[in-house]
Amino acid sequence: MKFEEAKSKFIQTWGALGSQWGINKTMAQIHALLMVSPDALSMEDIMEQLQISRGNTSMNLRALMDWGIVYKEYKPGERKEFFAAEGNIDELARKIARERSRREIKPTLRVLKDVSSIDKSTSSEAAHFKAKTEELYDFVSRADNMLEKITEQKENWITKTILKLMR
Amino acid sequence: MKFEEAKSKFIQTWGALGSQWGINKTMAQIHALLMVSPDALSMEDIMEQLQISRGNTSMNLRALMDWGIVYKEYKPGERKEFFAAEGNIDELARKIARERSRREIKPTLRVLKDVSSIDKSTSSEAAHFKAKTEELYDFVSRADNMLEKITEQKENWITKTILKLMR
DNA sequence: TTAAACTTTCAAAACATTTTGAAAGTTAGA
DNA sequence: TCTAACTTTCAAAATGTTTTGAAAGTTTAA
Repeated sequence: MKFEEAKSKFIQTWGALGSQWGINKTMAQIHALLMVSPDALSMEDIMEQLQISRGNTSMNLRALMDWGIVYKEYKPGERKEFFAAEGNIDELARKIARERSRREIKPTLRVLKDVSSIDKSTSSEAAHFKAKTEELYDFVSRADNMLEKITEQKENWITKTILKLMR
Repeated sequence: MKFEEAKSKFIQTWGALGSQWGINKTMAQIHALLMVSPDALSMEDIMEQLQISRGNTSMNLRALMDWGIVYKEYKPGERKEFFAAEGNIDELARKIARERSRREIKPTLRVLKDVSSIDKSTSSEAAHFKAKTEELYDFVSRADNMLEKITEQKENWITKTILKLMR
């Protein structure tokens, strides 16, 4: 495979993967492009390489920066802003894990705690509901803890975790 | 909070969570409903409780069965089919993890291996691309391994894993 | 068989999300 | 200050996804 073909295939795949995970395609594609670019790119560069509009580029770059996985860079003598992706993959994964925990898991836990607090003595259906949602709360909160544990070590957490799990 | 209110809130929340994870709202809601129902429900029951059409119900039940997290049940003397969710939460999580690995991670790995096989000597841009995608391959394949390791133990894997991680 | 009870399918409609591009906003330097 | 270079915003258009419901399909039991 040639470089250009490989690059385009990678960007397409990353974009498709994004969609399956509730991240919009363009956002994932911009991220993919920045990841494999040795140097920071300008908005113009991104628009041209992905063939997308200025507005689209601007909005998705902002979203990527909100996630903390893309940074602005300034080049001396240049008026334009340039953009680069988080270069360290461990760090990238940690940031994504943290954001998803904050945005999705934590709010879900709050709701689970809330709904599982009903009085179980009103009906057997209510008792079952209470038991199930408590079980779910327990599970999700353990999983969230685990995620925190795994990602809190800064370097090479995947390797370290696997070593622990192999014992 | 009253039982009915809690139940509805739980179903709504589970549905919203689904959307963020690339699962459609109705599918997640049906799953939520079945999870908290002490008995298996008929299509009619589901349609009525969630106020959705027959077609929608049918398609999403099938999708849930494809994931292996909802089962058909037959009641003696009843012509109708009844549906129940996987009752064990550990088992539920394991099935979801397995399916996501099979549907998303494995295909991504194939692409990463593929695109990272380009010749790095054609340009420094190509060399950078190759290095990055190899790094990504390595990371994703380790993460997938880890997921497998974690979930292959049948009972209480979250608890066991946390114990290991605390050492 | 046949017919009633039930489930699935799928084209069209409804709904939701993404994308565009032009106008408004911002900033840096002359 | 002013203006040119650049970025952001947002309403409308394009696109994508989900939902509906009626028709087709299937199954069971008499």
